[in-house]
Amino acid sequence: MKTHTESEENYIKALYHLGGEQPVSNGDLAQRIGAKGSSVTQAVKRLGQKDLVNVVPYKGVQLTPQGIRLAKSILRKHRLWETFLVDKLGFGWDEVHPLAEQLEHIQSEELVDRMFQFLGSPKHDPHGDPIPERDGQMPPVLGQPIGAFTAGVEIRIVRVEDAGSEFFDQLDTMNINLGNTYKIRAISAFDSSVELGSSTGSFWLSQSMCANIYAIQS
Amino acid sequence: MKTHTESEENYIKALYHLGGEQPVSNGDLAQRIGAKGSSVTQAVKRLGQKDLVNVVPYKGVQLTPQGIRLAKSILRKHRLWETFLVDKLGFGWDEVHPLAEQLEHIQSEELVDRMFQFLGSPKHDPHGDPIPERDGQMPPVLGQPIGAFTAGVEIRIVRVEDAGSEFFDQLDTMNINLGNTYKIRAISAFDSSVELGSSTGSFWLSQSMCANIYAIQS
DNA sequence: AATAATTTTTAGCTTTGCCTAAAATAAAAA
DNA sequence: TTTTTATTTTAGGCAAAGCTAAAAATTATT
Repeated sequence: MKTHTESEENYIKALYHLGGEQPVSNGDLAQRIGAKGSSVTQAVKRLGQKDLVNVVPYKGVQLTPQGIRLAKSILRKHRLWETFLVDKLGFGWDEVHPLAEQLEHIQSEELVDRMFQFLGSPKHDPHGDPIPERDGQMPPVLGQPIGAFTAGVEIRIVRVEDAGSEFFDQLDTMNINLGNTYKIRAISAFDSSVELGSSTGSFWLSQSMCANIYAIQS
Repeated sequence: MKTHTESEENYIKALYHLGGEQPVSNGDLAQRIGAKGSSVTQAVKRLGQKDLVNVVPYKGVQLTPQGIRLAKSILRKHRLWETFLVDKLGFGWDEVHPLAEQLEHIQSEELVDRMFQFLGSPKHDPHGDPIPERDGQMPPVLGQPIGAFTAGVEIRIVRVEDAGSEFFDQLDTMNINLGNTYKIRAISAFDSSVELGSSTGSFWLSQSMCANIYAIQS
């Protein structure tokens, strides 16, 4: 696998995030990258020449199998670094994203492999997102939104969406962490908010909080 | 402290390595960086505009106090990363340099501080080189070349120069590591080679090996 | 001191990656 | 089906960083 510029890798990442294997519009990509449409047009042309994407002018851009492989390898690095930063260095899960965005561009298969071992071959990162395997396989995406359960069920938080720093702050102040278990006490028929109970008491979670918190029955 | 490009940081690093606080010639810098003189002329002009260096055309380039501060902060990161790679991930000390050269450009004070703690506040890296402190202070440069001792003395290896991969290979095959202790058995009057003795036997070290291995009496 | 050799700088060109403004195309509305 | 609106592409610029080749300055040699 050749070596790519940081900018190229960022485009690949954005493409994977927005469309996965599906085509993505110039505009969406521009917004995600934070550049103007004209810059994006050029950039994807370059990526096309390296066979990382297929471009259909005025229609959209789509990752090639090669592009997908690269995207996953970047995602693997990103999530391994996040795991390292949280598990080993004690960063908060809300702080690690920008740092991982720098670290994910470090080029060294060996480093990735050793880091993976060092972290105990993790399957999921600190947000519960699956860490792609060496060969591109994806571990399962865990859980369903809290609102999807029924009252009375015991649940365990296994994943949270990256819904911005205010969301993470709120999790923090409510002391909600991956691995926590609760009982679903009630679900409001009025606004879909949910009452969670634990040994220390119970509290209500708004519908929009619930939509970004994923759990499994347990 | 503003943010700099990788190229800029590489120039600063090279400048510090070649001249420390002293001026450096365009040619030497070009050779170190691996670029043509004309490129260097331009580059240092840019650095001058950022007050990282003072340039006297046709005479030489010299780091400003700001430049020195930056150089040390990069060196700190480089050596901390090397320590991490060797101590935590199990890389060989001969392999870590190129990787640290990528990692040293990661921008985050917080990361550096946490890494420093995580590693147990090390004063020296895996080669025994001093790791600059947060505030720019330098721990002592340890040891003197093995040839500088006299026969009969007990020594401990505390530092090795980065004299290329063949040198490291040789250390490896001779099983010489930082922390090893030996007795100086003899010093050849003919070729300045040195006979070292340990519990497992004794062996001779060429003068050029000795020149790159530093020890303290102990 | 004058010439030769070396080093450094200037001038001009290339690529990446971004920008603005204008032209072209596609999608939506009348 | 035209016309209007929105999206995308082209054209032309700019900065960083590298290059080559030629000019200028410095250093070394006769």
